[in-house]
Amino acid sequence: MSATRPTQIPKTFDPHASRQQWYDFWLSRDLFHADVESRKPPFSIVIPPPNVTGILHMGHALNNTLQDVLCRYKRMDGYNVLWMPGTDHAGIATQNVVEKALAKEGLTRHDLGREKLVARIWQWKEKYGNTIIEQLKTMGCSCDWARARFTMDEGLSAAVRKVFVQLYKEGFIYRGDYLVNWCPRCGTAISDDEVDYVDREGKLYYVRYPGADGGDGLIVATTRPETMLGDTAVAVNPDDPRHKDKIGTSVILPIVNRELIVIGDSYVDMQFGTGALKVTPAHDINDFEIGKRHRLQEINIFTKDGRIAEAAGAYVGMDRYECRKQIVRDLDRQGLLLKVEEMPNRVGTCYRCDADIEPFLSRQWFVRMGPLMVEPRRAVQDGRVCFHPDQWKNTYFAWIDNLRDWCISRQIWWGHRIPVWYCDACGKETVEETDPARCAHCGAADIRQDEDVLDTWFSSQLWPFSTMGWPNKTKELATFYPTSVLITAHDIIFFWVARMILAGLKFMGDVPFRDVYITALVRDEHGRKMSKSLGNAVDPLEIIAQYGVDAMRFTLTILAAQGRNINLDTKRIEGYRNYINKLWNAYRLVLSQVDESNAGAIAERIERIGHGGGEWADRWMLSRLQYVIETTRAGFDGYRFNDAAHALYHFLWHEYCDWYLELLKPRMYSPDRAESAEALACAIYVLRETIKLLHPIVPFVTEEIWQALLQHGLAREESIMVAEYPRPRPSLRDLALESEFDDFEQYVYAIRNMRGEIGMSPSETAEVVFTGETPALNNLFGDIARLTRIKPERRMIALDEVPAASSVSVVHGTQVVLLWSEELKHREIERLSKNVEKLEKDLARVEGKLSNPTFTNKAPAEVVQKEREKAASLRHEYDVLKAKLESLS
RNA sequence: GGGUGAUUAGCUCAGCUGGUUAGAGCGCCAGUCUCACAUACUGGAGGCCAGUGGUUCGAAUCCACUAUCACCCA
Repeated sequence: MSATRPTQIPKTFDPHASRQQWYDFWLSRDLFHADVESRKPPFSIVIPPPNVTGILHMGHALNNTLQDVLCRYKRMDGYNVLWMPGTDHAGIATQNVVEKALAKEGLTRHDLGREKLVARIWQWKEKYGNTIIEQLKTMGCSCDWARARFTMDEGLSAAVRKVFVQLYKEGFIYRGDYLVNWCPRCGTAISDDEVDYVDREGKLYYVRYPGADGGDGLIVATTRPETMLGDTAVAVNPDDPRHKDKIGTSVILPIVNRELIVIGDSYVDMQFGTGALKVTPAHDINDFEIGKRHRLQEINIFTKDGRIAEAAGAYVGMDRYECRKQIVRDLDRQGLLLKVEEMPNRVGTCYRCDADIEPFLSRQWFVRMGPLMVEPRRAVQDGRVCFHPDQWKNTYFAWIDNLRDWCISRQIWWGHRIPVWYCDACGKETVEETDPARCAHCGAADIRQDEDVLDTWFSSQLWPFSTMGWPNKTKELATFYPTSVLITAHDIIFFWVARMILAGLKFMGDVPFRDVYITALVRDEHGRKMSKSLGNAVDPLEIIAQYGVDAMRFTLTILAAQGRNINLDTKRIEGYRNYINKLWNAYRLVLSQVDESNAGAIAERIERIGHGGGEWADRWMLSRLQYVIETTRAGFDGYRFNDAAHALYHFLWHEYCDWYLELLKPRMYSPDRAESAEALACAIYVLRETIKLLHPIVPFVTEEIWQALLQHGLAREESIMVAEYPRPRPSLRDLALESEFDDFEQYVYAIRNMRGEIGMSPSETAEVVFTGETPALNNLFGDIARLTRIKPERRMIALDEVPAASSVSVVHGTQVVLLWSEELKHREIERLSKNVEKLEKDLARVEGKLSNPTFTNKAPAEVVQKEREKAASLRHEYDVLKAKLESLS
């Protein structure tokens, strides 16, 4: 890079040029790499692995920005940081993608067969599976890419095997015929957590089941008439006077003409429908349980793709919803359909593909969760794992307390195949970590492996340690496990967070992370969920193209309050783009004054900063710098990212730029080389500390500025990434000086306000006189005069000398008097009236408080004292302005 | 039906353990191309902190209820 000449620094920051350049630079210096031999204290985060099919959305952007903020902060702060990246194989989703591609060629997975399909998915993964990783790089994420893992890597697959086998041998894994959530479109079972419930307009059908004895029988109400093909009983509540005498009798199932027994079961809700419930044990979870209690037959009427199975006679092969229509027509024709009511109901849908879930009786593998979740519950209860915000632990507990066993088998081919082999000879199962050649029980060679694969979450629950090489005892594990914090959204507390805690405790003997920071969900500017169908999704890559990465990252960070939602208004991104540009221009101003002739002198003076001396503005700025250092650190340390970002926003723009740089200009432009070097040294020092503070949030612009400083010998480390994160220097904090600065500000505000309100031209040099002095006025009058464009002579007058043709404000108990040359009485009366009115209100409140004896008796003395001072000051200001107002009118 | 959370300026949001004259950004009004920045500068307007009660000397902040909205679970 050639030396940048000051005049060549562009007026606006170009985020696109700098992005690739600095990211490549960091990679080339290996700055994201975590060193297991390091003696620094460890800090580690595992990334919530995005799906290989994933593309970056705002949720990822938020979540990974915050992870990167913490990682970069901790790295600069002297930690040995590991940010472990990777992706998960997303069994169903990925297979879906490839199957869709096959369908375009007119093929199904069965045409290819298992091996070829899996090979094809691997091909797809190699080609497209890195998309989201590349996008994370675009965002600036400082993951240790050399360690990137995939849930189907060899090592991670071995970990899955080991865990399955151990859980199986300990009796936590079992196989059985149960009703599971079946997705007919994906052709597989899914777990309870993978079902989304949506409200639908539905109908309630009243159907007569005639008595077997030729009597009226019973009328049942159902939302799913097609399932009657699988009815094996009708149930009534034994306490129901209308129906209890029917218990033990039989009715005839219409259409099928099967005889059904009427049973009594207290599950039946007497209020619902007619109080008579058709029981379909193979297709409804509650019916299934009733069926178990009454030993009812289970008739499966559906095929795996949601059509009517052979068991169901005449309707074979029909789609389930077609069948419903047909059955309703047939019932109606036979006069057995008595009534149809509108009834909203909830339908379970597949969270991967949105198809309606079918409760389906099938043979599946399960994990016995109850005993396994005892310890994970305790770990959160006793604070070994802390949620931030804390309330999320309630969600976690609620899930644990209502837990059912976890269905882990999936009827797909992409994933970790279940390591169970069946032997036809002896009928027993062999379960081994390494593929067995023979049956472990009878030695027969003719064994076949289970066809199913494991739920993807079964492997991602191991992520915090499988990525670090478990089950081997690696240095990574020794150094970085347990990880420091997990950052994720609340929607996967069940899927993932809870199960990682389980797996960590069970297999590593310790929790997988100390803290869990739950991010808010990113929504559109009106709080609606971002979705493709609504068309309100904001694409992070488009944002980056339009405003730059840093602007997006800063926006997300400053919006990341500890809440549930972030409503993202793109106007705000624009605002923070402007902030980045403000920083850029501060750099541009300051660096434009540096060249070969003074760089050395400045660098030397920077070294001496804080060792006494310095102009008052410098000392004030250094004092404020200490405050922002403390606030920023406290924000990051407490997961209050918005506080940190806000403190930096305010400091840089409103303290450094608005006040400090404005105050500095005369000295900075001074022909006296020593004076200008002194001023620039402090300006550059503060800028340098500020970009260090900002770097975790906006890495690119800060590196760009850092490199420019480096070129001038004004910084040391080769990259801002490895510079030390600023620590507060308490000796530089000067509260007395800050308070004097407040007074100074008040003079400036008062004069500017009068000028503005009475409509004095900005270019006019006004005259201001004072009726009393304060240290600020004494010491800083020159600066006050310059910043308010008034005559630079300080003139005191007695109270009775205040001329009529003037505006008056009160600062620190004395009058600031702005003289007019033209007639501005009207404007001044208007201004004063407004102020007097407000003062009246404030005074009334404060004096009311003080006149209340219980307040003065009971409130702490300092509070009362403060109110007294406030009252006195308001009273004085009021008196002055009121008098002035009267004299004018 | 059960649970959780929200309700603060026109909009989007901060406001931790009760003591503020209730803040920010955007938007709005008025003015300024002042030699870093018009992606800027200066000044200004705008809020009964959802409602009702309670605790307290004191409540946007704590408690109860009501209303509206959102999410999670059945």
